[in-house]
Amino acid sequence: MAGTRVSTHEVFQNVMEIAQRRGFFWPAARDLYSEAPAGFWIYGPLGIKIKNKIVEAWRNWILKPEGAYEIETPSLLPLTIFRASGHLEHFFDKLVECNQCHTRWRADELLEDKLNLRGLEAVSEQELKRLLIEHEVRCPRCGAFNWSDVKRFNLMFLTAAGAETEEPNMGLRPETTQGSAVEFRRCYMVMRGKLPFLIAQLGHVFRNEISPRRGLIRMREFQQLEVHVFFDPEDMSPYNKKLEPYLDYKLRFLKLDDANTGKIREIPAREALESGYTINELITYWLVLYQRFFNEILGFPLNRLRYRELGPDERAHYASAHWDLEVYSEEIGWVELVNNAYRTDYDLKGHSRESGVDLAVQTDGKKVLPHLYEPSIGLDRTIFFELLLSYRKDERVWMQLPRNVAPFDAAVFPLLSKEELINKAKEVERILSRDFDVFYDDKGSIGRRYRRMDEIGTPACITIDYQTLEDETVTLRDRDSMLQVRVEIEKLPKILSEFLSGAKLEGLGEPINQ
RNA sequence: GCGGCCGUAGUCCAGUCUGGAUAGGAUGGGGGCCUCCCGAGCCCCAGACCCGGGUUCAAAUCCCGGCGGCCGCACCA
Repeated sequence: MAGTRVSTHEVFQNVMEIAQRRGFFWPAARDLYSEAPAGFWIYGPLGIKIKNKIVEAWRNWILKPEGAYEIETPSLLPLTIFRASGHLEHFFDKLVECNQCHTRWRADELLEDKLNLRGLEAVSEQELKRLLIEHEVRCPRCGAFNWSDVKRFNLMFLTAAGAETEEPNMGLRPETTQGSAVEFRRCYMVMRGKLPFLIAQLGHVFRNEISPRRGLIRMREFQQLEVHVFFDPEDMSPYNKKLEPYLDYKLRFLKLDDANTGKIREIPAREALESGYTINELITYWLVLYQRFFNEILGFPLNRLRYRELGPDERAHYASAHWDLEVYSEEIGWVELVNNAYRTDYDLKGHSRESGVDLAVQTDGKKVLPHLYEPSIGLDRTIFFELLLSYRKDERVWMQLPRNVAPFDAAVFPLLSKEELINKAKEVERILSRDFDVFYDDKGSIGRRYRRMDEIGTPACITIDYQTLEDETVTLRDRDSMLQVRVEIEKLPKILSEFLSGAKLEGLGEPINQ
């Protein structure tokens, strides 16, 4: 995504406007029902295409080469699973706010610290408030003794399975991980697995956000591309070899020590590993893999990417080490795209404890409770940033999307809406649509049709003119330069395929003077 | 969730303060004419006052509530 880039505060809004007007995505159900709550979005015809292309890239560049098995688990799971995973404890906070400095605290934790006891999760809100006052607990930050009422925050969606069930017994998953953890044992068995063993999931997840905002950045239902790497922490041998070619590859880190300055350090994988910062070969390898995937395959510029190290306070309850792969835009700053968490044996241990089933597996003649490393891509944010970073505005409005993720590969136009040109154009469209996503249009002027394709990032436009009828050649137009070459229809599928793989237009045919 | 500002065709905007007759424009959309390569021109058509309640002879306009949007704070596993 090199090239000129407009950088104004309007870009975010313009992209949202194009997304809704042209059919990438828009707020779900709002057209008919204005009361539809925020945080739910629908992907339209163009949005689905770009989404599917990103997912395909993930399958082709991550899952297949790494040998990950993709599975699909339910969105709705019994609450016991979330007791084992720690989500019940962490998603139902009872918060109290200091009326003086407006800092919020978990009421049960304040009391547990003060009174040095445990197990206050089940105590009612009113009782917690009463205890705070009775024991004169003060605000740890400002020392004030002026509390708001204790409020309960439910960050998980609950429901009751069973027609006559009244108490919630199921919850919508806030991550796909628990499905993989719960099904790990059988997957391992049916695939005759060895460690490391990789499971992948593409799935919807649900979080009852307090304040969903900024389009696809904060949603209540969203989609994750998760890889769950189960491994033996004692045995890094498979990853020694895999990492070797990338030992000099520079990872971009914002370390905890640099949080205040924002200084990004480019650290070769070798150094990150040997200093102990990235813990082991496996994690180091995956950090390299995902930085390369976002840069080289999805087209995010390196200088807009960084791994931000999360401190102990920020980390999820299950993680012992945690980097967010973040992307930068002038409009909204750094935003997390991929959550890279080293979950240790936290999840399998939790499920072993809760279910009573031993989840340790045999590998190389010994019994191991595997550790879990999990890179989890926020798919919706990734789609949104593809558009945001591709947006260009000069004499035209256009999207410099990577050619491999644009919704349409090519458009086919008759130069004029004359029957003989239309017939020929439809013939070319038929030929190409076997292998490509093709858009056909014959309405309005040719210039207007080019501009419409520019706006949704279609990399190539193919035009049938009167010369086509004489010599079976068409013009091929490059979205980025607006230059054209003339190519034979017979060779078009091959040439278009090369073009979409990144070939320069100039080498593909006879240039046209303009 | 709190505070400030805001909500009119698909999109952008006028009208709201100061209530009044058929809610106006641009752009976009559909159809047609014209046109040999970059949002050209002409004709025709469709399309809106966020939802609910109140005040009033009369509400897009004033009041209340809800929902949503932007900004800030908080939250963000």
